[in-house]
Amino acid sequence: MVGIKDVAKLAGVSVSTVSNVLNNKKNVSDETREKIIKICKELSYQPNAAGKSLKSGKNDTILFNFSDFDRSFYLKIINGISDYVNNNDFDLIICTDKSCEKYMNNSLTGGSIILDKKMQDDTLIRIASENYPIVVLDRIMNNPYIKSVVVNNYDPMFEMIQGVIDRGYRSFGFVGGPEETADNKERYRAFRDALEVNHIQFLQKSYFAGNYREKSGYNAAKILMLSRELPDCLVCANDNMAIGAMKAFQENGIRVPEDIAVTGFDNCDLAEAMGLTTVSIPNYERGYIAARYLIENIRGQRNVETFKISAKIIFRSSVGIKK
Amino acid sequence: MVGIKDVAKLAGVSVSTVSNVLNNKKNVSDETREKIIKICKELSYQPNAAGKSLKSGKNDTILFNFSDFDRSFYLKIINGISDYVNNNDFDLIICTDKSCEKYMNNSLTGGSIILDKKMQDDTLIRIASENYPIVVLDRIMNNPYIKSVVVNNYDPMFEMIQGVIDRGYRSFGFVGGPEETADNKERYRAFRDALEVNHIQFLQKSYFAGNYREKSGYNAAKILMLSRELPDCLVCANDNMAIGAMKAFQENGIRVPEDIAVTGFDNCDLAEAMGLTTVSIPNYERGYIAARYLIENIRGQRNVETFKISAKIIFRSSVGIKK
DNA sequence: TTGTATGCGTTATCAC
DNA sequence: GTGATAACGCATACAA
Repeated sequence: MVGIKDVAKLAGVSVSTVSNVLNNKKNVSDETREKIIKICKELSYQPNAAGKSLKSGKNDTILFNFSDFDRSFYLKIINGISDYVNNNDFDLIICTDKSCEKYMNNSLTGGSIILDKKMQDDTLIRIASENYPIVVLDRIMNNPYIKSVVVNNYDPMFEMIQGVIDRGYRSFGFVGGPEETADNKERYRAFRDALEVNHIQFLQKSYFAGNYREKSGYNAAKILMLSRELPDCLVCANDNMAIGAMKAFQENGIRVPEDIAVTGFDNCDLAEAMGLTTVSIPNYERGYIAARYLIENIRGQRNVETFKISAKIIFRSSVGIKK
Repeated sequence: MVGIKDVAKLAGVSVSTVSNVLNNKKNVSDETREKIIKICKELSYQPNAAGKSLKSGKNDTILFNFSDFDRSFYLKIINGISDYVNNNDFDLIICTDKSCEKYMNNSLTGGSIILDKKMQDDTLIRIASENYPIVVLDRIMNNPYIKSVVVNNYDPMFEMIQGVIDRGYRSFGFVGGPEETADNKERYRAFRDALEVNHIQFLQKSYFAGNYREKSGYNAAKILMLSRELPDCLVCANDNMAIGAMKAFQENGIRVPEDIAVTGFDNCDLAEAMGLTTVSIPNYERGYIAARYLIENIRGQRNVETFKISAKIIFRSSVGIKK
C-alpha cells in the first residue's frame, strides 16, 4: 500500500511537506506543490483514512444505520441522504447491523443517522455528544445532541379514514404493526380517533396484530375471512400488510373494493400497481432532510428540535363508493 | 471518548493488559480479566477501530459498493451479504459513492464487493492485492485477486424468447439497457440468437436504446406506438423498462398481451403484481455467495474463478398464446 | 502474570 | 518554505 512516505521519498521532500500540500496549506512553494501533486497521481496515492482520523479527530464521513431489507423505500431514504452528503463534500457509510456502534465515534465518523429500531435509546444517549451529533428517524428523543426527524402519521391517517367514512364505509378492521413502534401507535390512534369522531364503534376482535411484513397482513386477512361477516374496510398500518391482505382476498375470490375496501400506509412501489389507497411518505426528502440537519449540527449549527414531515393521502381503487 | 487508557487507569493495570484481555490472550489472570471486563462494560468502552486497524493491518470488515437507487432488488443483495457477513463474525459497511476508494485498503476494510459500474476496472486492478481481495458483481475480470460473480443472462433469455416464439409470437421489438454493460450485451445477444435459430428477422429500427430506468421503457413504447404496426412482442432488457412500456401501452388503450406481449428481466417486486413475464435472478443468494467468496479469499482460501449464477424464467400474463 | 517500548499513517507544532 | 518530532488509540514483542 502506497503511503505518504512513499510520495515524500519520491519527491525528495519530507512527509510534512506532502501533508501540507494535501491539506492545502499556504506554506509550500508552487513548484514543490505541483511536483507532489503529480507524484500522488502517478502513484494513485490514497490517504489512509484510519491514520488521518486517528490524528485529526475531525471527520467528513457520516454513518447511516438501518436493517430492514423488506422495505424497499429505504433505498429512497439512502438516495436522499447520499445526495445531500455528496453535495456537501461529506462521505457516507452505511451499516446494517448493531456492530455499527464501532463506527459511531468521532475518530471514524462525524455523526449518525439512525433508522434501525434495534439501536436502543440509551445506547444513543450514551454515544451522542457535543462533537458527535445524531439524527434519529421515526422516533422522538429529547437530548441536546439528538435530533428527531419524524413523519406526521396522525393527520394523514385521520384524514384518510375520514375520507373512507365519507365514501360510505361504516365498519372497520385494523391490522397493526409492531406494537412498540411510535409510528404504529400514532397510526392506530388516528384511526380510532377518526372512528370516534364519527360515532363508529370499534371492537377489539377486529384488531389484528402484525409486524409490517406482507405475510402478517396475509395471515390477518385469512383469519378475518373465517368470520361470518367482513367489515366494510380493512385498514392496515402499512402497505406491505395491506398488499398481503389483498393477495389473500384475491386468492379467495373476495373483491376489493366491492366486498371489502383496503387501505395501507407508505405508498411503496407496489401500491400504485395494485391500486392501493394509502399515504405517501416523501422518503427521498426524509433522507435529504435528515442528512442536512446532521451535517448542520456537525458544523456547529446546533438544532435538535423535532422535525415533522408531512405526508400525502392517495385515494386509489382499493377504496370505492359504498352504497 | 473513553479509550483503552481510561479502562487501564480505572483497573489499575497497564494498557497492554487491557489489550490482552480484549484480544483473548491467555497470559492474564482470571481475576484481572474479570475486573477489566467489568470495567469495560461499566464505561461501555468501544475499541477505536481506527487505532486498531492502523496497528494490526488486519481487518474483519468488508465493503460493499453500489449506487443505483432505482433498483430495489439491491436491498436483497445487501440482505444476502449482510447475513453471510454476520454469520461469519465480519462487519459490513456500504458505500454509495466513488469516494469509497478511501476505504478500500486493508487498514480499514479487508476486501470489497463491487457492484457500481462507475468503479472502473483499472482502479480495481490497482487496488486489489494479495491482502486485499475484491469480488465484482455483473462483470467479468481476469485478475489473480479479483473474483467475478455473474448471472448467466444468456441461457434464460434465450429460453424465454424460445418460449415466447413457441407461443406463436413472430415479430419482435427490443428495448436495450446501457450499451456498455456486459449483462445488457449478453441479454441482447441471446435475444438475437433465439430469433436467428427460429429464422425470424430483426430490423434495426425495432431496437430502442434505454438505460434500465422505467422512464426509458416508457419512452421507447411511446415511440413504438407511433409506427404503423406493432410487433407481436416487446422484449425489454430489464423489468423497470418493461414496466414503463406497459404503463405507456395502458395509457394508450393498447392491451397486453392481446395487442402486444411484453417481457422483462430481473423479477423485481412490481413484476409479479403487473403480471410481467420475466427472468428471476436470485438476488439474496447472489449477495450471499459474493460475501462467501470474498471472506474465503480474505482468509487465504484463494479462488478467483468466475462464478456463474443461474436464473429462472417466469411466464406470467404479459405473454399469452398468439393465434 | 504484568508492564514498557515501539510503530502503524497521518497531522500539528515548532524550530530551522 | 521546509523538516524533525510528537501525538492520536491500539497491538505486539520483549523485558521484568
